[in-house]
Amino acid sequence: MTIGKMLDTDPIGEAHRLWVKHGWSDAADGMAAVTSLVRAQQILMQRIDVVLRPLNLTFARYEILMLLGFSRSGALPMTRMGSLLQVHPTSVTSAVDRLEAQGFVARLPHPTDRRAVLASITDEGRSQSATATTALNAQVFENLGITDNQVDQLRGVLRSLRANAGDF
Amino acid sequence: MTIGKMLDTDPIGEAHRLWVKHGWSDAADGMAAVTSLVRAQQILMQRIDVVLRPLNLTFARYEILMLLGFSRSGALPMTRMGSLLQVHPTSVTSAVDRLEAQGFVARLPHPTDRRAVLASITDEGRSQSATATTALNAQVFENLGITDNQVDQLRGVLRSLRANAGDF
DNA sequence: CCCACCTGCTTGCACGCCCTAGTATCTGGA
DNA sequence: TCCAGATACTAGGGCGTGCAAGCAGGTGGG
Repeated sequence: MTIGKMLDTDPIGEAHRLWVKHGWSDAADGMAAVTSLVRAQQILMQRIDVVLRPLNLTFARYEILMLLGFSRSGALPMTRMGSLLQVHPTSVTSAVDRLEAQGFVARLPHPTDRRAVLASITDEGRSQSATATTALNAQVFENLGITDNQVDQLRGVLRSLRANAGDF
Repeated sequence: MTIGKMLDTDPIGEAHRLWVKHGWSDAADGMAAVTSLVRAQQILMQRIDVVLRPLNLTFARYEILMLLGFSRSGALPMTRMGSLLQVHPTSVTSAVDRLEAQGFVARLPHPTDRRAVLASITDEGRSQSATATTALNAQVFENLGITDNQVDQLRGVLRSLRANAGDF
């Protein structure tokens, strides 16, 4: 970080100031919170991508591998993964397409429902996701750049937000 | 929210439990915080998209219109917008392409640097962004589904995170 | 003056997300 | 039994993001 950058004002603080100036005081705090959240997500996702890129994974595909790895049989119906990960069914299809092409996942027919498809993690998939987890834990999750206390605050607030949005 | 959903356990809490169980306790809190943040961003962005879709805008394009509207002359070089909004130059190009096609923005030659291009907001762009702001303030920013105190906590924590990431 | 280098922007490609169909399959009530 | 409606997945397209490459235009040291 350069000295110039250090002295720069926070762009989000600036936006907040403009919101108040235009008479939108009731919305200014919320606007700043949302904008901060969007930006923080970008920053963290960028860090995650840097770690995962050498492993030929994205966060979406990593999540799928972990979900399958944690499941009892190592296989789940596509729809079930979509609802657990809160992503659109078509996103699951495309992610599994790529994971399958990489050899990390295999598509299996559902034993009783011929409409359904099971995604099943392969040994290579397990190995790759283990490597990814070790790297992510060490390089991202163990140090987010805020204090432990702040991490707890963040989790608490976001848990409320998710709960009030009907997420669980 | 259904009763069934209310009784469901938090998937992120479940992931946290699994992280600890696998001996990754040092990373569990950070993992939960990051995952919560990603999910919260999805929820809020979804709300924003619902408001902006009838106006034929996305959040990225809305941000550009607001930035231009707040600037003195209503026009800024593409590169400057990219650095202010923290997005890739390519993203600015494609967003401005669409805004131009919609008539909300016009491309003008830079007065002194023939390499540079100015994006300039049109009257229609100003009108549309004003409508969008009113709607977003009322339907999203004024009530995020958490307490005012929690909004403040969120802003504070994320400000630290951004600052420590060298964002400003 | 000139040429190597830097900048500003655009294009092509890959990937992710979501939406809208469309197909195949299951299920429950008449 | 049979069919209307629900469900599972896939195909195609729009939009956003980022990387790499290319082109036009500025800029500074020799």
